[in-house]
Amino acid sequence: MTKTKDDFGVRVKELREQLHLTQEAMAESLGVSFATVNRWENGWTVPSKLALRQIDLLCKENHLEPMTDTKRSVK
Amino acid sequence: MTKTKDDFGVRVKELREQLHLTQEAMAESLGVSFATVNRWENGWTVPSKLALRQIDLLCKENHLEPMTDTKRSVK
DNA sequence: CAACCGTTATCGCACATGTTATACTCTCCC
DNA sequence: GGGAGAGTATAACATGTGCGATAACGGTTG
Repeated sequence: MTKTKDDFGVRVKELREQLHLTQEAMAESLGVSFATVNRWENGWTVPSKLALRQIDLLCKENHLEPMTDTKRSVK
Repeated sequence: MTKTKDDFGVRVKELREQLHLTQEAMAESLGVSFATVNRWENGWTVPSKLALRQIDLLCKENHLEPMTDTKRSVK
C-alpha cells in the first residue's frame, strides 16, 4: 500500500537513464519483467537479492559504481 | 499443495550432484536461499526467470548444457 | 545403544515477481 | 483538433522467494 522509503527506485531510474534504456529494455537486460522495474522505480517493491546481483552486473558492464555498498557498510 | 509436473527438480538435482554441491552451497553460488533450491528439487516451485538465468550461467561456467532450450524450442 | 552432526524435507508467513490489463502522458503526424 | 504510437503508472491475481523453524534421515563416534 505505502511505498518504500528506500531510494533504490531513484537510483535504478538514474542508472536506466544513464544507459538510455526504456523500462522494458532494462527489464529485458536484467532478466526480469517490465512491471518489476517499474515497481522498483516507483517504490512499491525493492529488488530481490538476485535482482540486485543483476543490477550490479549491469553497472559493472557499463563501468558504473555498483548499487550495493553492502561491503563498505556504514562509515 | 500439489507438486509441479515439470522435471526441473530432477535436472537441478542432477546438475547439483555433478558439481558435488550441497543444496546450501548451490543456493549460495546461485544467489538464492537454501529453501529455494530445496523447493525446486522437490517440485514445489519452479525457478523464476532470474533464477533460471543463474542456473544456466552455472551450467555454462562448468561447460554443461544449459537447462533452458527455450531458444531452439520445437525445431 | 544414544548422542551428535551434516544434509535434506517441509511448513508458514511476509514480500517480490510474472502476467495481464487498463489508463495516462507525451510526441509526431494528418 | 484528433488519432496513433511509444513510454510510463497502476492494479489484481497467482506464483516464486527469503527467512526462520522444525523434523527426519544417514553417518560416526562415544
